[in-house]
Amino acid sequence: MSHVRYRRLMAVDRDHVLRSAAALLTRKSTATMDEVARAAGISRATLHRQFAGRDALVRALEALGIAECEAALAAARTDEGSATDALRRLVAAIEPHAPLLAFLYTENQLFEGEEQNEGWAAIDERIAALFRRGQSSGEFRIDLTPAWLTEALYGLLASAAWAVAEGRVAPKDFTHMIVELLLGGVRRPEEPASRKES
Amino acid sequence: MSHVRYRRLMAVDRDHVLRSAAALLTRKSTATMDEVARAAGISRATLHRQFAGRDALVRALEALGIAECEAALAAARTDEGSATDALRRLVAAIEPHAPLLAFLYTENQLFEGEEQNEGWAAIDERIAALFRRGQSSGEFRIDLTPAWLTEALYGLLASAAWAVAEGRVAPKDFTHMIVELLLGGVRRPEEPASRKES
DNA sequence: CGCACGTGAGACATCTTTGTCTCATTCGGG
DNA sequence: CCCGAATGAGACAAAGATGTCTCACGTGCG
Repeated sequence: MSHVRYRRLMAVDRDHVLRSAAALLTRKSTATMDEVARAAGISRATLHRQFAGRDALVRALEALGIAECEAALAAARTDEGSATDALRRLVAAIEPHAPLLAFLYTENQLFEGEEQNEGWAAIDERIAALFRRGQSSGEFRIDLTPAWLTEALYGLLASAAWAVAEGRVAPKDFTHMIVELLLGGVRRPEEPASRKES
Repeated sequence: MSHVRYRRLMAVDRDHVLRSAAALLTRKSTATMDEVARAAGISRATLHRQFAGRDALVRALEALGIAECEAALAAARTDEGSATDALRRLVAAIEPHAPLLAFLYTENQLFEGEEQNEGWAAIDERIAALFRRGQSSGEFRIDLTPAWLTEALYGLLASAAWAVAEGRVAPKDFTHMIVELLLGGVRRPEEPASRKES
């Protein structure tokens, strides 16, 4: 029943621990509970008091990632304006959370049989809906399925996050790189005035 | 059963073990040595006799992946013809090895500090050179760096491999999905005859 | 002041995986 | 027919991670 009042020493606020864990696990996905605890500046015992085990921690991180994705989707207002602009807004909104997303994306790959959090299904659907909307409006090509485009967006986000983390590309180009590649591809657009050859 | 004549019982040919391990680890990257051995149809003892440890196994898989990438690069003749066609050939040549590549790609992310096999650097360079060539020839846009395009190609290959493995997209669309997205992006090309609006 | 609560430190047993070893078996070849 | 080589089965210890527990400390609050 306790909420906020006597909140002075119970500290170690869960949110700070989660974000520290996200930052660490993003870089080293095999970090131990002890490393996670040290990264958050708390003891392993305290970490265990907040998250029953490693599974609980990962599931909490998953919930955090889902919440941040949903917040990004809401902030980007993906059903307003052109699908192109909506996609730009979406990537820009997700950018700060890309490292965590990259961690969760690969983490999900090794769950093999187990069903994944249903929260992802809802997010997948909202992103796929954005691509579908773009296809319906004629902005997007229709020979690539929304499911694949959604998957590709995740893949590009993860790739970009890693490339930035390892210094292979500049952080400031993050959104531009993803959005431009996803929207226009690598092929150079033919200039309307002077066209070269088909 | 042995294609080699000078040693009939040395069997358990290393290649079969490697490919079994690749197939298993692609689906479950945390599989134990015992699971890998069973998947290859041999005992853990024999597996250990061929690969000193898990590290040695992963390094052997890395070498296999590198060899297959180099073979794909050679088969695609990436320095002949248009960069666009070369990219199509390259993706088509890599397609069969995409699951292994996806495994190695994520495996490399958690090496944190340790230097990665220098073989990858050579492959990265050859792929980046293809993108550079396309930029020089005017086929590709120049506002996306070859380093990012190379990274994006890896990401799309991995995403597609997973999406196919989990049944989210059709296997037969593999090459088309990747090449088309990478080359043209999702934006619908404007028709030369009737243009809508910019 | 003294109590209560959350924390850090660390001991501890358990579990999993790994790496090494031994031994019996099988199979082909001399 | 017998020998050598490779394998499978399994025991074994070591290492690492996890989960649980106890205890002492310090700080806020009554």
